[in-house]
Amino acid sequence: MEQEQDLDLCCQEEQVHTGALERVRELMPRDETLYDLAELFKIFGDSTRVKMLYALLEGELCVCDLASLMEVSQSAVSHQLRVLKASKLVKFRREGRTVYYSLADEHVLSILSQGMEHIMEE
Amino acid sequence: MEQEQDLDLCCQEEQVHTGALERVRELMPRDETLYDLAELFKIFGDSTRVKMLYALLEGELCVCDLASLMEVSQSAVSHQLRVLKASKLVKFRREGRTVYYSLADEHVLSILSQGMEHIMEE
DNA sequence: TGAATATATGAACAAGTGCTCATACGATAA
DNA sequence: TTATCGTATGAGCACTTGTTCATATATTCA
Repeated sequence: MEQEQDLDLCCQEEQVHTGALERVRELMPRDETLYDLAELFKIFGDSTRVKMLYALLEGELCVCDLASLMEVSQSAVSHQLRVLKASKLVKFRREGRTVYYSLADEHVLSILSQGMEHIMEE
Repeated sequence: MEQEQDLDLCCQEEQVHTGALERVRELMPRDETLYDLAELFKIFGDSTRVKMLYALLEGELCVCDLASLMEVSQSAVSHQLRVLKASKLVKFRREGRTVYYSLADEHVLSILSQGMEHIMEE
């Protein structure tokens, strides 16, 4: 009870922002959605995975190709591909004993590009 | 030596993809850039921070407002704001003892939107 | 000055993450 | 079948991360 009150009151005496708070509360996506969104960005938040996604922008590559590019073990790449698959960021096709991975859709490029723009300025 | 060879050779006998690999190597951003990019996405990869950024899309809010919205402690919000500041995703202005935070630029919206598009389909 | 309020920060800890190592699986060829 | 190659997976571990708690800093007001 007390906690809930503390959460609703802003800075105890100043109710100045309660209007803004209500508006924000209405416009914000559901908690579950925001959680999923964070989960997605978490995937992009690892340099090995970002590197893999960038490599796949040029076209499909097999696990061994990726391992070579990343300069990490085949096992590590395989583990990360599993993560990327689970998030539907990559898809794959099997050809003999080789498995080729490629980007699942064009959102990957969009997201990478927007991020790149931010870090590039200044 | 042997390791380096293993890294350059793809799947031992199949040199089929070496052409593709060289092309990818040329077109890929520098390792340092990819690392910075991952660091940026790491910021978005936490539900508390994503929620904070979404809230700030509507306009500036003080620390206490944000704590109220996030339903976490003021201390936690303050720690996260520090992270967001360091990445130049938010800026702030002081008014008396209150500090108002707002988004640093429009890239935040772009990045959030692209991510949202991805999780929304299917 | 001293009290109160808003925010910031350091330490500590539980939970999560990405790697390596060993091994298993799946497909091909002898 | 057996051997080999490409890939996948489970266990274990070092490292990171986000929170809480306590406290410090900064601003206002009496």
